[in-house]
Amino acid sequence: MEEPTQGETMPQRGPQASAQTEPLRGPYVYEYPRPAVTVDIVLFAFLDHRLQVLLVRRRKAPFADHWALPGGFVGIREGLEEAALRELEEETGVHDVYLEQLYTFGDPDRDPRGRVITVAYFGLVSADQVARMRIRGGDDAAEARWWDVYHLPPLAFDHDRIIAYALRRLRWKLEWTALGFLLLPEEFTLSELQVVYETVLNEPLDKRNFRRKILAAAIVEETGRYRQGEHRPAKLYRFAARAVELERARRRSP
Amino acid sequence: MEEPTQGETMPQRGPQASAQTEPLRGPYVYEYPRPAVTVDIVLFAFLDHRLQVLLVRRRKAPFADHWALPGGFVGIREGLEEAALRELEEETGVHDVYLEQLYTFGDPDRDPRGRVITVAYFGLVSADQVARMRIRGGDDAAEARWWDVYHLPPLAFDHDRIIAYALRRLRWKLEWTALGFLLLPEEFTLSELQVVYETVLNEPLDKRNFRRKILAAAIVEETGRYRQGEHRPAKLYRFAARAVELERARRRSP
DNA sequence: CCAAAAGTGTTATGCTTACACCCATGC
DNA sequence: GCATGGGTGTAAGCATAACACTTTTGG
Repeated sequence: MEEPTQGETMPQRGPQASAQTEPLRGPYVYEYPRPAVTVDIVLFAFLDHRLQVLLVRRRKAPFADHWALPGGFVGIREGLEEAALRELEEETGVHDVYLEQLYTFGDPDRDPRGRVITVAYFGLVSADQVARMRIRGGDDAAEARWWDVYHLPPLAFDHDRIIAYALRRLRWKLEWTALGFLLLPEEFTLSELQVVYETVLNEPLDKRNFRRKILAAAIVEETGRYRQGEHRPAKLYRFAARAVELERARRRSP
Repeated sequence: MEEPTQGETMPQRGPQASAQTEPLRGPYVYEYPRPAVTVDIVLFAFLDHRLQVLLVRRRKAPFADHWALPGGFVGIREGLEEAALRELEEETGVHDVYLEQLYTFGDPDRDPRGRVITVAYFGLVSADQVARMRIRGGDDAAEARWWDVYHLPPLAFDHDRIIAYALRRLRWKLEWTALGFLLLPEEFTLSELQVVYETVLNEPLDKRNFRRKILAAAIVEETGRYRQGEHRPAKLYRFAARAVELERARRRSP
């Protein structure tokens, strides 16, 4: 239970926080010190046959020129997921992203500037969505790009830990739910889907068993179209609309 | 990534925060408003043949006289789990509690006093540990007691949601890991263990299959002692020390 | 000797795994 | 016609689920 002894929750002086995203400048005064709260987003995509993560390059200290997760401060009147979606929208222009709260990292020393608690989210975007992205560097982000999750550059803060944790969660998701399709374009072949699974799980899968399992789960349906390639054309599938609903129902996940 | 535009992370004025748990009084001044951050703990125990949750009665508004989860503010130099363990220790005297981060609840309207983000933990204690507890009401807690999780009183804030979520997690844990033993005293019979599972999962289990499953998993071992009752004595078991290790290894959980 | 909980095996079923060859196309 | 990836079935082993009776003790 929250202890009233920690003092007033609302600022005692300073302008009223407005409903707008960027509140007026302070000063905001509290009786006890407060941590800053941020959100960071581990956004995965499957691009160029590799599992990739979106990172931004920091412009300023600490960790200037290091790569970091996209994210930012939580607005004083803004929900956590809302903040994560806003940050993503601001930095990449994507919306309708599948996001899920990952974990909250609050080690007192994780940010050298002082106490910053970050609520990490993990998200999945399809190649289609990535193609539509208009990635903008923000005030503090010199640059943004996708990185192979198995070959990351040195990262700012504890973002390596956060990504490692997100990857664990993603693997678990793929093994136990049907969310893998969120990483693929609208139409895909079963071989493409298998490559996604193999890349994420980092292990080879038996083709026949994989196809049986996916088809048995009835999470995909044929589109009737074929992908023309250099060899025998492959049936194209899309994820059945009901698969998403099924997932939500079947969610036994913690 | 954290935006420097949100201003300094450390207080610009006010006393230096000390390393001690209770920092000096402010004022602490920030350029932008900051949420308060708390931890709340959903502590489960299996007592009196029922699954119970520890609640404290609030002394002050808002929700005066309502029941709420134990918890409190996160110290400015204190880790999140550290804060949760401290709050538990302060309010109940227990330590060595199994704690796990549950979820972070940050709806802007969840606390009528203003913006409070809470990192929820869930924990398990054995009947042994409960017996050794010395529950103290804190400054703001008039009283603390255990409540049957299926018959809770009206709760403060969004604590009903938090408990519902913790119960889902606990069920999942029992189905997929061997952590159920944390709810039992050091020695227990297989029937007692089965009752725990049935109570938490809220469904009857087949006695023979249950016993086979538990024994096959090799997570328990006979103590050689027997529980004398009104009927045929039952073998007493304890959890094999290695079971805990196995659990940590086997953790495929997200 | 009776009530009550402890304890114990077998069978059927479904799921997972391992495994090898033919098919359709582009060049 | 050949190289390449697309596509298919079956059998064995393993885990799960259903099911009923005997044993041991206290009163």
